[in-house]
Amino acid sequence: MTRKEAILQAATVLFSQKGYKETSTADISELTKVAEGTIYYHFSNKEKLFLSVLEQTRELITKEFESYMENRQFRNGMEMIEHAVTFYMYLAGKLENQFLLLHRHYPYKMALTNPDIRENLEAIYDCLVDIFEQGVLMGQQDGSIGKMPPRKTALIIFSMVDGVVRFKTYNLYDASALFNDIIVSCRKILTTDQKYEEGA
Amino acid sequence: MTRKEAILQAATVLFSQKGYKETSTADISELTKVAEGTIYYHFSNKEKLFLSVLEQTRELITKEFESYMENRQFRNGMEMIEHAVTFYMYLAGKLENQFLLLHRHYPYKMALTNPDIRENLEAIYDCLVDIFEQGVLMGQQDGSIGKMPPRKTALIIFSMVDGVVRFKTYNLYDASALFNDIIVSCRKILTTDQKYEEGA
DNA sequence: CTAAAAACCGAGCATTAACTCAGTTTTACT
DNA sequence: AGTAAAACTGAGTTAATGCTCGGTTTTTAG
Repeated sequence: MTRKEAILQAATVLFSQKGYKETSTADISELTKVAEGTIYYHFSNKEKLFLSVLEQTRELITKEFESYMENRQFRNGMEMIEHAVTFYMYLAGKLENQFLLLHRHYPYKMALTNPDIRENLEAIYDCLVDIFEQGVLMGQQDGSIGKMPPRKTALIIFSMVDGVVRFKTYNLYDASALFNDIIVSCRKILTTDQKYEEGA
Repeated sequence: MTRKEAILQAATVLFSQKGYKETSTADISELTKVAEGTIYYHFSNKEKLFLSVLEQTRELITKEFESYMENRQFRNGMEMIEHAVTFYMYLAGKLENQFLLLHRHYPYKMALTNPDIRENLEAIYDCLVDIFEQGVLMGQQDGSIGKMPPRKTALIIFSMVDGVVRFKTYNLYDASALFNDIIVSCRKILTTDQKYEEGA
């Protein structure tokens, strides 16, 4: 592993676990055994370093997700969404630091003034919500999912799953204990239900 | 307003909008026109000041919620939860700074080492989830809500609603546009459905 | 009115953090 | 081997921050 990669890796861990402001370049230097000057040789400043971490996070999450969804066949849209939810919770465990980063507030704060950061954050969320939306559209064609607004439904499913993952991030509740209940809830939300089709 | 109250108010705004570490006592001093020494006269240090902000936040949110739920009659559990969801989204708009504070990561980080902070955070979440749980229990007695684990269901409903509120916090999506869809999803999750009762 | 107590002030201290730069080591190429 | 470029180093600079403390003003109570 090159020193540049080591810096990026250490920054990912520290930014996600301690926070951006709370992580000093000295911390990164100590963890990597690389001099502070080297950090600034590879990344012009701390914000650029964070941007690189975020770009790598985007790459990891979107690639992982897209390759999972591409190499699989689903009987219908409902099944696709169930798999997407399952994979989301699996990935949140596997890429714990990356998801922790996205569950912190400072990236969204920085996104207000830094367009590059905003673009990467939006790309990650778009990728995830798009997958759920495609599932809804697919399910509406094959009949496994009822009549409902696809994008909004995707956002709600995403919000539910991500919220539960965050419980774990915040040390409030163990997300995996809710896994079955989330799948059941998803199915209920997506299933055709005459009663609500009329009322909407 | 006393100076102590002014400090507390300014700290709430700054901690929630800028973050804890990013807010200096000089910032608070400037905003309130109160000398830095006065801040330390009323609050022994910055962490104690944050604790006071959190205590006030807990007081505000739990009192608001409890008084809303107490002074109202609901035809059944389902209606109670619908009202709780609606009030949650209303309150998140009214107490924007307080909810923003709870949607940041540092309070939960501090909670790991500071039991007083942990206690207040848990009290807020317990209060909110308890209300949803009570709604589920009530609905299961009056028949408006199906057979399902009350606490877990409450957590999922909470997670869904809070997740959508966070979209707004993070400037990703306007929460209010999803209001109707959330209510519909809630009803679907809570409604008795023979198909899933057996499968669980 | 007076004196003690409470509230308030802000300059100053000690520490820390982002970033620079002049110099050193390593790598790549002929 | 020789040399130029790339990679690396860490002490030093500058600015900011949490907090203290001696002194001043305001409030309170007899």
